[in-house]
Amino acid sequence: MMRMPPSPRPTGLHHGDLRNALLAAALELVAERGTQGFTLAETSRRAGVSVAAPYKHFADKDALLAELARTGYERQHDLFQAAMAAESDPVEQLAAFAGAYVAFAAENKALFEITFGAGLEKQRYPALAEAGDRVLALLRGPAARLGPETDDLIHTIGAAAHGFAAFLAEGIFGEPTSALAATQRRARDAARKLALAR
Amino acid sequence: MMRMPPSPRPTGLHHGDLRNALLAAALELVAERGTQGFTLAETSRRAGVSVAAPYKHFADKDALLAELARTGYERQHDLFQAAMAAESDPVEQLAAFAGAYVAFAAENKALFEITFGAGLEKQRYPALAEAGDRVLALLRGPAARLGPETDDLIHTIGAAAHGFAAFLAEGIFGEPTSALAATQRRARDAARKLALAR
DNA sequence: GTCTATACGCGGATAGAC
DNA sequence: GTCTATCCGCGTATAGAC
Repeated sequence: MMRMPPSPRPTGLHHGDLRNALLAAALELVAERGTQGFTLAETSRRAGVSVAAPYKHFADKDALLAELARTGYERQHDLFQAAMAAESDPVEQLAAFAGAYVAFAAENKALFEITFGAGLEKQRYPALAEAGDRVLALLRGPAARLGPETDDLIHTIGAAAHGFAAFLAEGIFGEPTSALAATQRRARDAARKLALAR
Repeated sequence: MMRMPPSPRPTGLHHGDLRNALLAAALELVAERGTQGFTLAETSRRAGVSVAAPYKHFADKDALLAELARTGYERQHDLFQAAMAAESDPVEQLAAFAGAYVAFAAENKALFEITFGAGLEKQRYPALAEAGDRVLALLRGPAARLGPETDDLIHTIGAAAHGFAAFLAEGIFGEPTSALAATQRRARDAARKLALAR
C-alpha cells in the first residue's frame, strides 16, 4: 500500500476548526431548545469533544453566546444592506429594511433569539454592541434624506420592524412560516407610513 | 395571663397565603436576575419555606411562571384600558395605548420580561394565551371606528408599541428611566401616524 | 489543543412524617 | 400544608496528562 499523506492528521479526533464547530452546534442547540436550554456541555457533546475543550476557544459560556450574537448582527447587516440596495427611493429603502428584518427573524429564529433575548450584557462585549449599532446605522442614509429628525425616524422604523418580528416569532400572527409573507407586507407598509407622515 | 385566641395559629411558620408570597418572591427574583436566573429553590428560600412547599401550590416551575405572566397580562389590560378611557377620539385612544404599553414595560420590567421573554408555551396554558389576547382586544373598538381593516390596524399598533417597549428595555434609547418620557412620546406619535395614514 | 478525571454546587422533584 | 430527607441528574469550571 501507498503511504498516506501526513497532512490531515486527526490530533484528537478533530477537524482544524473546533471553534466553528462549536458555534454551529450551539446554534443548532438554541434552535431546538431556546437560549434557556443552551448549555456548554451539550454543545460539546454535539461537537464530539469533551466538556473541557471549549474553554480553549471561549472564556466561558456567555462568551460563546456573545460571539454567536455578533455574527448574527453581521448577517443582519449584510442582508439588510442588500435588500435596501435594491431600492432607490429612501422611503422604499426603509420599507425594504423592515421587510428584511421580519424575514430574518422568521428564517433565523435561533440567531434572532440570541441577539435579542439572551440577556447578554452588552457592556461586557463591546464588539457586540458595536455590531448591533451598525445594523441600525443602515437607516441613517435614507432617514437623513427625508428630514432633519434622523435619529427619531431611525428608531421608529427600527422599533416597528422589531415589533412585527417579535410578534411573528411569538406566534401572534399564526405559524411563523405561513404568516411570514403577510407580516412582511404589513411591516413594509408601516415603515412607509411612518416615513411619509411628517 | 389571658388565654390567647386560637385563631391565627401559625401551622408551620406561615401566613395564610404562601401562594401569593411565592409569587411575590418569584417576581422579585426575576427582577434581580432575569427569567434565566429564576429558580423555584431560591424562590422558596426567599419566601422562608422549604423547597418542597411550592409543589402544593404549583404543579412545577413553569406553572408558577405562567401564573405570574397571566397576572402580568391582567395588569396590562387594566392599565391600558384606563389610559384609553381618558381619550374619546379613536386615534388618541390608540396613541394612549402605545404610550401606556411603553410605560408598563419600563415600570414593570420583570413582569414584562416574563410575559414576553420567558419562552412559555402558551398552548400549555390556555388562560395565559387568553389573557394576552384580551390585551390586544382592547384595540378592537377604536380600530373598528377607523376603517374596515380592523385586525391589520390592531396588529400594527400592537407591534409598534411592543417594538418601542423592547428597544427601551434593551437600553437602545439609553437608560430606561431617563428615556421613558421621550420614548412614550415617540410611540404615541407613531401610533397616530399609523392610524391616520390610510 | 484535546482528553480524562474530578470537585463542586445547584436545581427539580418526590416520599413519608407530622 | 409544610417539613425533613433524599435521589438524581446536570452544568461549570479546573487540574494535569499527553
